[in-house]
Amino acid sequence: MPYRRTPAVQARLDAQRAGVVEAGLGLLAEYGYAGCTMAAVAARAGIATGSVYRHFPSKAELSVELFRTVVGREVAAVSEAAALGAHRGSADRVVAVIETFATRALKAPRLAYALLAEPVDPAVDAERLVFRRAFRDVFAAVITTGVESGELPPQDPRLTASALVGAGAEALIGPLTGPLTGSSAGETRETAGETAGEAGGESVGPGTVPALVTFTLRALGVPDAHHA
Amino acid sequence: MPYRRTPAVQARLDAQRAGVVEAGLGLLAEYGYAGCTMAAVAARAGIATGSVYRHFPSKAELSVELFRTVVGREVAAVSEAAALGAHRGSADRVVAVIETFATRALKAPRLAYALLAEPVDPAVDAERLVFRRAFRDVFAAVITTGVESGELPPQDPRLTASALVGAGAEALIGPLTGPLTGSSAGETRETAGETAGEAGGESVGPGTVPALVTFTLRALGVPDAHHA
DNA sequence: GTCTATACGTCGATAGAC
DNA sequence: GTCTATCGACGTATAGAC
Repeated sequence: MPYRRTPAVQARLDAQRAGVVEAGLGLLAEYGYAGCTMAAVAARAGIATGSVYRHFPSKAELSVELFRTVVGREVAAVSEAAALGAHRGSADRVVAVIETFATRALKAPRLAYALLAEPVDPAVDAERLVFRRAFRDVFAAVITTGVESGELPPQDPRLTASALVGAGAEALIGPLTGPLTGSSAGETRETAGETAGEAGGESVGPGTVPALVTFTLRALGVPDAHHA
Repeated sequence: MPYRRTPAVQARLDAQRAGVVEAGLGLLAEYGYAGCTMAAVAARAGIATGSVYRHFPSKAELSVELFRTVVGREVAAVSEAAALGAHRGSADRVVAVIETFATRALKAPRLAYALLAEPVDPAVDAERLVFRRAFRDVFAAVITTGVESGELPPQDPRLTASALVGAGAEALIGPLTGPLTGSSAGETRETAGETAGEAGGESVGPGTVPALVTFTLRALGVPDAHHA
């Protein structure tokens, strides 16, 4: 019997892995992928640099895991927003999705930029494509019902959905790139502290969300009179 | 005086560099960035692999150069489309831009996918951000005049422009990812030959362009009656 | 062009679990 | 006693400063 991993050890390992992910998520939210160095993640998790590689074979894999974790939440939030307004009209539900997406992004600008546009490893790029399809499907489902019910004018729901995903993402990148909380170049990570909490999230990009909603409604083919 | 590069040598070097770029562009159009290995580029250019590094310090730099070259042409084409219809309405000019962009992309699907979405080096990602701003500015200029003249309803031209860039790009990725001419995994580059020329470009994504135009017009706030 | 700084990934050694 | 998890420094590559 060469060796058996005892449950206690396994639990400790799982906890350590969770700690690594947690540390990575924190750094990602504050400094983006630029701040997610293996050394920094390890330090924040309270372990040695080399120990991170016990859980992730490369930085790219860790980056992808962080991406999936956060964006998975966003897809869930957006799906929920689409489902909540099921009794309302399709246009309202699409608006709810866009508003949810944009509001959450603007509330955590550095994180949103990291997920949407920050230049990173190609592996993360590939994951972006996957999750954009997920967002598209959420839109497409709502738009399809809207077209079938006659509330929305005839259109290809998949194409409109794709276009709205791209529109929302691209429209946000502008406002997001302005006030990046952390990083972008060498940043004093020590002195930065935790001052950039969840405080004034409303100050970023004022008017962006309403403008995006107007764009969305028009793109769907809802007459301007219906939304004032 | 250790060494002086004679004009003849310089000319030969310039030609060789141009040959490298030309080879890279060809591979990019046929197999995307996946096919743009340094070895393949060198082989097509008729030089040794190591000689490529005489002109480009890294694969990333070569990738960026190729990107700038091709997308620069696209920006020019789109700008020209925007300028040509100066006597017409702003909506028509925006449509001309979108049609130009989409038609050209669908005519060279593998190339367009490589430029728009293929996971590549972060340096190319950074360049994508730069050029998306360029496309945005083309849209924004036309939209601004349309809003000022009253042809288009009130809106933030920059935001609408960004959204249209994202919408166009994302809407094309779907149709583009279907019929990828080359690569995606190991591809027989030798036997492929030059069969994938400029032949039947119309077969890809039928109906995509009109649908995108409709989306664009609606998003701009042009009533459906005006475009039938 | 050189030189410094930073960051990824690895390795031998140590400590501890089985 | 054997095997494994952890540490932290090192090798190497690269980017930026001067």
